[in-house]
Amino acid sequence: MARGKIQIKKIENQTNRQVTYSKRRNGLFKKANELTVLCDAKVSIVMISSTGKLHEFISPSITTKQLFDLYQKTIGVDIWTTHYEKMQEQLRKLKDVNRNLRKEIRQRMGESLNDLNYEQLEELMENVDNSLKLIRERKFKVIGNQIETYRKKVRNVEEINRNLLLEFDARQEDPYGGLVEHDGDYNSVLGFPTGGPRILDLRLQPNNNYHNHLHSGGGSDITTFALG
Amino acid sequence: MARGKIQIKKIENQTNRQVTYSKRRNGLFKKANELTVLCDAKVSIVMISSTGKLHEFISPSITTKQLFDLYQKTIGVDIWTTHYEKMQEQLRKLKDVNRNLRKEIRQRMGESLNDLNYEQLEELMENVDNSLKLIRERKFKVIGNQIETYRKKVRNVEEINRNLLLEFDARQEDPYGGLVEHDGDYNSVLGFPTGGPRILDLRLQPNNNYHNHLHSGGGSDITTFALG
DNA sequence: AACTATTTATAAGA
DNA sequence: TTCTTATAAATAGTT
Repeated sequence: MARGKIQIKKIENQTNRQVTYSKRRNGLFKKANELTVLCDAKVSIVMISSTGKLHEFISPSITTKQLFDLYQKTIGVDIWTTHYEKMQEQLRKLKDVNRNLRKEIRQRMGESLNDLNYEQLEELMENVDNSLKLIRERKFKVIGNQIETYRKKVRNVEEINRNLLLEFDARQEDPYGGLVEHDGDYNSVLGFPTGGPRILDLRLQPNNNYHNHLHSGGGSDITTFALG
Repeated sequence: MARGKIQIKKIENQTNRQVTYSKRRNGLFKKANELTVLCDAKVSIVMISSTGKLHEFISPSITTKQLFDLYQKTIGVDIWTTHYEKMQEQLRKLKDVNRNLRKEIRQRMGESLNDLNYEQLEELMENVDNSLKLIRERKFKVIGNQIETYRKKVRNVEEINRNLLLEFDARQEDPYGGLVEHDGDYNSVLGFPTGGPRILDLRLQPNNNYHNHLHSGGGSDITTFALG
């Protein structure tokens, strides 16, 4: 600002920079002091030079800590106020949205149609009609899925029966098998031998997995029932 | 600083004050920003106007909180360092004083006299001689006090005896008195009647107070013994 | 640290 | 608040 204008950008020469820092720091503090006196204000300046040195100015009527506490409190209050106002705004918007949604539902139920003109009613009707069609389609699809599911269940049960029969056949041929006292008719699917459950568990394991696959990957929403 | 010089003292006109505050605040912040850029420094300015409004400047490379944390840490460390150094200094001084005191005691005991010249020895001798005189005086005074104390104790005991005699005389004349069975010799100071202690307590009360007075107000340091 | 030519800040007025 | 401008103050470069 004297003997030539300077660009406001970092002074690369370290010595010059430190000299300027010192001069301008004094200037700043002087101005701060004048402001304090002239305007009855409270000013705190804390600064750290590029070499890491700390300097401060503080108006005589206060301490840096006091002023900073005040600052924290004020900013804190400000933050809280802002936050509070944002929350209120959000709440208001949500309530609006909510009201509109309820209105739409009522209109789709054929209520609160008084403030709709002909075009709007036409549009609503078309809209609801489309919805009806979609629902109907969906219903058919679900029925189809249900049928398919029952078909698979039946196949599954048949598979289990087949496996059980094979198992029993194998046991009858094994001379060291546990159940040697009875030679009666074990072909019945309804009667299970005493030692059965362990085997049955093993056979049912893959079956459950099959059901899980249907749930995660498939498009069927219908409830399926595990056999175990 | 323009259109006329001003005195740096509070601007009494409220409007002028606020205008100046606003202008100079801008000036200060501008300077602070230039300092930040030119000298690669970090500057925080927090100010409160006379109307209680808060304004702040902070260098872009930092937050007010960060800078203040740094400030606190630096000042805190500084305070601790100062405190620590003060404690060390105090400790050093106390040790010095301690050494000197020990030396003086040794010299007054007639030891460590090697590094004293004639004048110092003369002074020490005179000093110790004076001390001796004072001690002797004190001794006489204490002896005197002790004699006086014993004299008072004797008087006190005599008083108690007299009172006891009066008490017994009174009881002998009282037809409703408790101790009517014995008409023997109760004049002995050494023998106390069974019902005595209560009365004795009452009589001794003023006596203790007397001793207390001696302790708090008087000049005697000798130990006195309560009679009870 | 002092000097000084210049730039910058700003007091008062509009 | 903002603009203007005469003037005070700050300061960049130099010694």
